[in-house]
Amino acid sequence: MEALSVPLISLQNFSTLNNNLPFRNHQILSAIDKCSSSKQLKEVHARMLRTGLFFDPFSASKLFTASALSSFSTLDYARNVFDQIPQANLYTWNILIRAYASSSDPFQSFVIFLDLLDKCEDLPNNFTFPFVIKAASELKASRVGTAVHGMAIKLSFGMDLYILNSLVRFYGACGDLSMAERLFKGISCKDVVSWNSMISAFAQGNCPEDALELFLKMERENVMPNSVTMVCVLSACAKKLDLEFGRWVCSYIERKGIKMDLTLRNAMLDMYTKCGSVDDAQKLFDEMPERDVFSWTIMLDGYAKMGDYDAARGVFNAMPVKEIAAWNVLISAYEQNGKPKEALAIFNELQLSKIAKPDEVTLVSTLSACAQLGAIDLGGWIHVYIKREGIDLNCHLISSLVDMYAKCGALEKALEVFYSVEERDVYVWSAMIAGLGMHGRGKAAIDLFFEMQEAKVKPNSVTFTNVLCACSHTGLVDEGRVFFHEMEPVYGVVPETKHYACMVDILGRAGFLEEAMELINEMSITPSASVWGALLGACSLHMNVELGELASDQLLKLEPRNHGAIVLLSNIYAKTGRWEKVSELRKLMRDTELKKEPGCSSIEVNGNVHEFLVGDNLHPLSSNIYSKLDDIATKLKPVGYEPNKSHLLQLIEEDDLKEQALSLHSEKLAIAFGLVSLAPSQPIRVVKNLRICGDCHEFAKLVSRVYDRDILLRDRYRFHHFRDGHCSCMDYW
DNA sequence: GCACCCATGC
Repeated sequence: MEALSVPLISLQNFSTLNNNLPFRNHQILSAIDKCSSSKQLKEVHARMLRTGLFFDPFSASKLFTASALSSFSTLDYARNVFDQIPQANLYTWNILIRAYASSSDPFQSFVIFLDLLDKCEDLPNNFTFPFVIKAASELKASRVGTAVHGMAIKLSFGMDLYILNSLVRFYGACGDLSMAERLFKGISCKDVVSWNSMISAFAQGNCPEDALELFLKMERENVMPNSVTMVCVLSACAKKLDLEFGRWVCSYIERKGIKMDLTLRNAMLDMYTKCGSVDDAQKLFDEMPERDVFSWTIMLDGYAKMGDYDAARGVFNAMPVKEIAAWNVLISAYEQNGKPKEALAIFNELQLSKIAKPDEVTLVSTLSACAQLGAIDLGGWIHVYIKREGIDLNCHLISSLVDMYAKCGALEKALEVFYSVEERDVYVWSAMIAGLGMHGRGKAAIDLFFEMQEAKVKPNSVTFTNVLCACSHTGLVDEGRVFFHEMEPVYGVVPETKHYACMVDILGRAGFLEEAMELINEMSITPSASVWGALLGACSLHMNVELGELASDQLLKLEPRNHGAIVLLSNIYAKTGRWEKVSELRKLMRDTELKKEPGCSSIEVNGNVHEFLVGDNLHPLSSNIYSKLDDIATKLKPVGYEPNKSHLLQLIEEDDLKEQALSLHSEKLAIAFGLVSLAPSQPIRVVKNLRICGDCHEFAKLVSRVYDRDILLRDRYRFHHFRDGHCSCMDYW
């Protein structure tokens, strides 16, 4: 800013200097073109102020253009230069609008545009509109953009090719594809940009088929595509997951000799990885003459999404620049593939490395990993971090926080976050409804659903899944029936298989097995494995052999390796005393090497997540845990605790073995560890990967009473809040 | 009295 402290030279001086101007003029003005740093630019600026050349409008606008558009300059500085120009002309105004339109704050383009209308002696021209419309596209500001469109027509620019092209992009960006297409069709002499804009609008607007069709039409009309066209076409292939066509496009590019630049190569990489051919991508990547952060991120994402974490890690380690996006790819890949611990490990590494700063995407993925693990300490820390860093609490983050707190058993905290914000979108409402539902507060969940209607937020498919789940957890059969039957006619949400699965669960659990079966028979879509799974679960609960066999048959047809189906069916046989069937199934499981998913419980203590498997003694404090279990057994006997053997799968013969196995269920280990290591005032929060068994449920109830401790246990389906010998699920689960 | 524009990838 030192340039600005140079005293302004009066206009009088300027006229005396003017004699020498032709020479100086040329020298200084060519110095502007040679600038390659903001320091140099400021020096020229100072010289122009000293010599008075700055007061020549053309020279000033040349300096201003360099300050507004060159990569080394900042917009704030350009704004300063602009404000010093005594009489800005339309050209200068246009440059300022243009600079803001492609900046991080395109809204400023609107502000400047209004200023222009107010202060500039000329009306906006054919150059002004493309910039303002570009800003509207960036912001998806459909009303402002439409108004600007109208204004352009009034000023008789309605047929300007540049303006029409930018309008095609604008309407496309706003999701109004039919308007974009109408304008496109009305362009009398379309150039390649017109085609590109329309193809891009289709590709970005979830209509990749239309994008490819338009490209073929362009080809038929002998319009030569350029590299931008091909980027859009490849993007459409990636969206359509059409590897075959994608490969054809790559060979087409070569055949037609279309210039291959970095962007186009990245688009090819992206198409290959999205369409599932990381090998093709790797081959291309290896041959690339230059790579940027996108090339690296695409490869990283490709490997991470297909679950090849070693390869992904290899790419990550080799990356020259590790932007936050790269960290996010790794974290979200782990989180979305059921590896929350690994996700948190990466987050930890990110924190320690201090190379990049977590952004909203990082926090959303990390919160979701915390939710999966029940890691409330870290989740709460992230909440504090968000507040401390002043990160904007948008709906996405709010729903993640609500979900995290609810899944970590802190329903009150979830409600607190929920009610602390003003703006709630459908996902925030849905997350809260789900939270109430999983904690057995079905009535409250339903109340919230109606509160959501009053807030004029339209429920979607997710909302209905959560409402129906809430009904199922609390046994609200009549309410469930009403929601299910109203969702399409009243709310316009078409039931999907997941809704049918919920409804079958609601009916089945409550014993309406025939009605559940009728519902399945009436389905217009093919029942999924989860639908049959819900029916099978209900049959196991109500010991219905006939329907249970049918359900497990159907389930195994869809998922031949689903051990859960066999386990449930064997439970039905065991409970009804059909031992020969039980041993048949046992043999089947042995022969097909189907392994039961091992039960695993985790508990967070001081920010560390500890995991326990059935009967494991790997924990460093193992001996303390086992003596605590002995202590519990002694204290529970007098209050009537008897290990209930029928809850065990009939896969262990010896009775004493059964009892031993029961006492060693992972949730018992976790609860014992909680008693050993947490302060008496702290609730014991346990997350279990499978459904809790009846024996452990009874065990937890009694521990909560005898030790006067709150135990919050989340199993695969819901929460059990044990307090004073009772459970929040009211034994309905 | 000059000149500036539209379309591309995570």
